[in-house]
Amino acid sequence: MVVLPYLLKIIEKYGLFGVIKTSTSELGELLDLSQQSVSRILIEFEKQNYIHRNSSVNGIEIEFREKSYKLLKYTYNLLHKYFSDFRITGKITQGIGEGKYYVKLPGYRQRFEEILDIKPYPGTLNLKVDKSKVKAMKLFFEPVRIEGFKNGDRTFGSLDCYKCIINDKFEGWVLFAERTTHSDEIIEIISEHEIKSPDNKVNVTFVKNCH
Amino acid sequence: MVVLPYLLKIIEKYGLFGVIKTSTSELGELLDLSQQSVSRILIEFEKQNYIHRNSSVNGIEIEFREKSYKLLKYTYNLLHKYFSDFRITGKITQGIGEGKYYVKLPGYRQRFEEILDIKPYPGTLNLKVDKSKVKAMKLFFEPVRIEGFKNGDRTFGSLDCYKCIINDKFEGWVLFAERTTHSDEIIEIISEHEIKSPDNKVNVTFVKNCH
DNA sequence: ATTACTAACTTGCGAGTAG
DNA sequence: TCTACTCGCAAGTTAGTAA
Repeated sequence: MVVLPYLLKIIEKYGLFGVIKTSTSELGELLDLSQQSVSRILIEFEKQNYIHRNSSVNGIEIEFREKSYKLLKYTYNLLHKYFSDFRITGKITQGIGEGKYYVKLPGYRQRFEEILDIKPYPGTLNLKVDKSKVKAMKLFFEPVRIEGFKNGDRTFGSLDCYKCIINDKFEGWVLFAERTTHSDEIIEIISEHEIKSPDNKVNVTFVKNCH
Repeated sequence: MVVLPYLLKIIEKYGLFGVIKTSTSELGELLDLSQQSVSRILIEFEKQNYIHRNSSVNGIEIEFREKSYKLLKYTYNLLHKYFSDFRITGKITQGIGEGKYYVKLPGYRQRFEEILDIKPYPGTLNLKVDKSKVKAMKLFFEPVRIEGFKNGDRTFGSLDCYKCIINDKFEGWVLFAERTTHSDEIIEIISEHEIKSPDNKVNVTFVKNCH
């Protein structure tokens, strides 16, 4: 029997703690089920010790029990592993050096200092990383956006910047140019420090999960 | 159609990123489904853009897509609200003063200093709180246990200690005696500082989620 | 209003099996 | 071996309705 998706929807609306006073028809709308089905599944949830249940002609009262908490905690821990300390490991690569060029441009430098609060080392760190991890990281974290700008008749593209910790030591930002010539496999990092690694392996941890 | 529980089970075994090479019968064992049903639900998951799927006579390859990441992130954020910054708000109550007595006993004081690394203010803070929240908190956090001891012919019971932050300011520990005379509604807190609050309301935040 | 029963209906499951 | 089809059956869902 399916439990977790129903618990989550109920928690989203009513919270996790204390007694929930509602009705089976109200829950039916929430869970996309008929009044009758809600009645049935709540009886089943009670039988299996997921909830306390108190029904009367005036409505229904439910309260989550230990078994629900455990299921949710288990789920949370499972996801926590992937969603909290998001770490990508990669190998230093030369890239095409385009970042080095950008990071020296006064227009970008100024914005890095103002928006990211960083005086970057004049060069970028290019890492070859797992494509799918980068894709997922972008979904999990909210970038700080540096809008594109004009300088005379040259235009400079926007950058999406993701704050990170490099090798558990230095703060930095992973930059994604709007129009990049990189494949998704290579990420570009700026930091106030020059990053060196004897085996060319570097790990990047994304710290804050903004939703 | 049910998606989340299946995704979670797959992630638990195979991880969240990259291509998963497996077979429908192997997944069947994991998901408690027949080989035929796995084949069916994977086709359905692909139709609904949860996964990429690549099947051949040698087995099946799947990879999670953005829709799966979003569902999981959504679920994580929902749970994160309750499971990370676990906060209980309560009202100061006099209690029966039993904590004040214990905290002055040399045997306990010594253990508080050694095990909890705290020189507690000679008195406890008693808070009347939501019973169900306390119950949930105990499930989510791992206590530091102070084992019971003997002193002459008197025996002193064990304590379960949960580290916390009081009013976003002071570190402290919530203590649960093995044999307490408190109802579950009153929690007992020790701290190096005397906690005062003009309206008698105090919040307690539990910081680390140890699984 | 409610809850929750029974009965009809619909969806989902898996055994058999083809490719 | 493998995937994935068909089809019979089981489980889950809802309409009708009693209390």
